Amino acid sequence: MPQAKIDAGDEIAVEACPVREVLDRVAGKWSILIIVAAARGPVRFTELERSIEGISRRMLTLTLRHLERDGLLKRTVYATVPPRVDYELTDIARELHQSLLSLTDWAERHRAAISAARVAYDAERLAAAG
Amino acid sequence: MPQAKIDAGDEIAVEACPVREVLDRVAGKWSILIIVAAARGPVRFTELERSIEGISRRMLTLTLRHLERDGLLKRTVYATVPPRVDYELTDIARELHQSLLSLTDWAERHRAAISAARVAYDAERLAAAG
DNA sequence: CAGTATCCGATCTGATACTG
DNA sequence: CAGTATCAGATCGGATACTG
Repeated sequence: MPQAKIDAGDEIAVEACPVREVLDRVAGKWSILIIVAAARGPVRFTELERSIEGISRRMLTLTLRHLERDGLLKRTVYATVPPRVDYELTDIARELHQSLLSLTDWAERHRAAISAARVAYDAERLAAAG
Repeated sequence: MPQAKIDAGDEIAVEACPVREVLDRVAGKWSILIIVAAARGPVRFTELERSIEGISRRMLTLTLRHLERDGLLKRTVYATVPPRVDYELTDIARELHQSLLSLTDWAERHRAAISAARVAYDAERLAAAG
């Protein structure tokens, strides 16, 4: 039962709430970006650092560890010199990526509408404020 | 073309990146929770406050404004005493909610696996450190 | 190459008192 | 009822120097 049923008066429990779960997994500025970047196959640390514009080394590391801990990324270390580490999506992350697709699709389809809404909202508030 | 194609060497642009767009819209601790709570029909401020466990008045207000600005919520004020304000999803938010469903579905299906992954990860690190 | 360690400012959140 | 205003604490995130 994917549909989260909410009748009047129901509480959205913080614990065990599937919505919260997704959020916690995917929240943060970079998680989804990394998942998307890793979706086409194993990627190395530096590849990610270069491909995800604006990410710092620190945040890349932290987010990678986080995703690995949740079982979304598989980290493989090759004992070579120089060292090589590959990150690749696990099966459940690959499923997640599929779900994400409908979200990005939504974003693309409504990007203009959302921009317009913002402009309208700001204009209204500006007018109201004098 | 919903599929975000990423060839080796491509950059995930910060601007105009549909992934980023979704994130910015839906990020934050409460946005999605509010969307889910409002999905079944118009809700009042206090209803939301009661149904979303743990949310503070401040964050509810901020998040509502944010969603309203992005054109995801429609705010209706009734000039009654005491005042009454309804929030309801716009059409595009309703679409978003549909997309969210596949995410929550994913969360439910893999909740156990993710928990297990965490435990395993922590145990490993503990063993390595100890 | 693939990180770790440290410092610090920006942002997010919660608690709470007050108001039209 | 439906907020706003203010303050403090927690967390996030970036820059950067250093290392196996």
